[in-house]
Amino acid sequence: MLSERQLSILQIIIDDFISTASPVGSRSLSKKPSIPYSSATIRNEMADLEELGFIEKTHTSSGRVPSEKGYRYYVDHLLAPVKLQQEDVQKLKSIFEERLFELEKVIEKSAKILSEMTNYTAIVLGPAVHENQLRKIQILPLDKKTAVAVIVTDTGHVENKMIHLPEGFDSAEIEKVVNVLNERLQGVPLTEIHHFLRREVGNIFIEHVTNYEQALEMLERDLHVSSKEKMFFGGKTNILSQPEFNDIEKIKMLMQVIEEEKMYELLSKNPAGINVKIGTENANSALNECSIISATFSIGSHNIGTIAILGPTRMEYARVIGLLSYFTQHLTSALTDYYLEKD
Amino acid sequence: MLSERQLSILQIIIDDFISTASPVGSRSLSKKPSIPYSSATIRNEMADLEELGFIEKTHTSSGRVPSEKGYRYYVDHLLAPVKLQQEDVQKLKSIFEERLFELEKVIEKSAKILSEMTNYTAIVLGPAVHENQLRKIQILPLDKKTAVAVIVTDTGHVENKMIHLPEGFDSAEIEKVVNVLNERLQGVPLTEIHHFLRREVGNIFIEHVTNYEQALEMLERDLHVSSKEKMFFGGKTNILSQPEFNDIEKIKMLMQVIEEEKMYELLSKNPAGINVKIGTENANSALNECSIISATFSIGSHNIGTIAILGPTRMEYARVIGLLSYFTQHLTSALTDYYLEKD
DNA sequence: ATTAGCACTCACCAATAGAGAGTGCTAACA
DNA sequence: TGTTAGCACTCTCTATTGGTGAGTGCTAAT
Repeated sequence: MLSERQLSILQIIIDDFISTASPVGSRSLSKKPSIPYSSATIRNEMADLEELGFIEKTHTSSGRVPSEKGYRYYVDHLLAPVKLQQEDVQKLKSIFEERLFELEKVIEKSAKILSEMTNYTAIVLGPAVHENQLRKIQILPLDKKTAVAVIVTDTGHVENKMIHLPEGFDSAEIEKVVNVLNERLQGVPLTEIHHFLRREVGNIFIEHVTNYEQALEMLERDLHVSSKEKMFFGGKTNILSQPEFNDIEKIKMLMQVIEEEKMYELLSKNPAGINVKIGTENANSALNECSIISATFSIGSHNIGTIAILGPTRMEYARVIGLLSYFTQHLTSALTDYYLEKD
Repeated sequence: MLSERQLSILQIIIDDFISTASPVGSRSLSKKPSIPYSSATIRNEMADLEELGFIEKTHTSSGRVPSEKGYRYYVDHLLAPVKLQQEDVQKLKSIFEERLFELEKVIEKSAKILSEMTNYTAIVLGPAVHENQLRKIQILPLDKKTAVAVIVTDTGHVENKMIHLPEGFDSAEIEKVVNVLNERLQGVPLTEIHHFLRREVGNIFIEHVTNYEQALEMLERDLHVSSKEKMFFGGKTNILSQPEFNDIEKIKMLMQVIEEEKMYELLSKNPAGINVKIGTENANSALNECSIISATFSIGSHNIGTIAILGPTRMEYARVIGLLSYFTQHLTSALTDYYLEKD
């Protein structure tokens, strides 16, 4: 429904605004070599584009600024896939120098590097612990009353839980319990352990463990694994350098959203693949002038994490999407090779 | 060298400025019931105090503002010990409801609560892992090539290390190694483990472990414990609400200092007890308009952590010092009871 | 030693004016 | 019919100005 000329004008307005952050006027557009029309003609086209809702004025006689709808259209239809710079590829590859079996290190480093490359804020939702499966459990007695339970998941995440031992629970008992747990619970998702405890493990305990009721209670009480993925941030303050955040109130709200783990809810329910949320699409009023581009990564066909870049709505969509998709593709294939080759 | 009258004027100026954040004039001082002098007299005294460097003007005809020297004098000589409010005591006590053997939880909660109580930013340097002593070590094999080493310290901190196993290192070997390590390294500070490995453990390995050289290498390579304490923050954005931080540049610098772990260096070398660093005493230009009040806590006579409050130089010194000293005293005695009773 | 009085200074605020960038509309043009 | 030149108009931005109020330093009187 938009003419060729309107499309190219829209594109140039958005590209221009993304790089300069100031409203784009008809005169500056008419000077571009790709636009061989006078400023008056462009004014007419711009009036139409405004009526259609793709661009806006900041005041009656200002240049035009992309609207949210404009950005949306730009992202959906005008975005030419960008070829990554050699330099960028190098930096992304350096992330994989970390040893893959320490997944959290890789993730932390990726947040840092991506934030440096983009000058926006990077957020990574790490391996979703609660979806992971139990690979191995061990209980180390420390003294008569306490012990540490060590839980290792299939993605190599290690979790520690302090536990209170029931009265007179000696290391022989512990060994029996651990053996049963390892035998019966291997491969069970961590969130399901609760259900499996009574159902699968209970009656075996009755036979082998003296005070099985207390042992079960202890495990149910202390073995609870928090269901939150770990979050890693890179460049938390980067977004403060953007000219649109020149207002203390805005900054405060924004930093609060970033600090107080509210990002978790925004990111955790994203579907697989690349997602772009623009301005008010983010459902948090502090992010009304921000966009979030997120991408998921997986082991095999199983999504295990999300990496997101938070910037102003006036964000370099093409470049960021290019970086994220390159990175998550390579991360996914590296992780898949590493973790699935063994089984 | 200061007269009684000068002292009380200085005190009132600082108290006033701390609560209002605006320069204090001679007229408003002369109205205070504790100052039975006219504004002209006070002006004379203020001129003297200014000459001595305790107070300053923001411009030629403004009221007075405390200088850094003024704050320093105030903290050192004028601070009356404040009795804590019943309400405050309640809140502080609620921190101890956490189970003491999960020290990190206690610490995290204390950061949060202290920041809420003061409206400043709270920073806690957690148990100094590297000074802690080894209490127990265990190695869990995951597959032929990898294992997890679990290290438990005397303060209940648990650390995981992924390790790469040498070729053909089976669980019998691992058990031998673990036994030797537990026997020989218990009570050794984590930082010293490196030295002890060759000296104490090496020749025992020669007797019992087949490929002892590789085993030693593995341990030396992978058992390295990071020497940094964990840091916990509370109310990172609180300080942004202070009226003195109305400048984007200042805010950016400040948030960067807070984010990028630079606080670690500032806090880690504080001596035991309560410390007050005012403005430029902090040796980081982003903190020139901030003060940091820090207090250490211990187990027995052994310092294990620091808790600090970061606010503007115009900070409620008396109250914060009261809160911190109450809190660290109680924390120290609770921890000492808990951890030393057992031995 | 203290204070009343006064001239003076400076931040803050509101009002004003001019410049610059950009728009919408109209009329002329190819 | 699409394009363009021209023009009046609008709005932001940046001084500039003048008035007000809070506060100071100094001097002379108490």
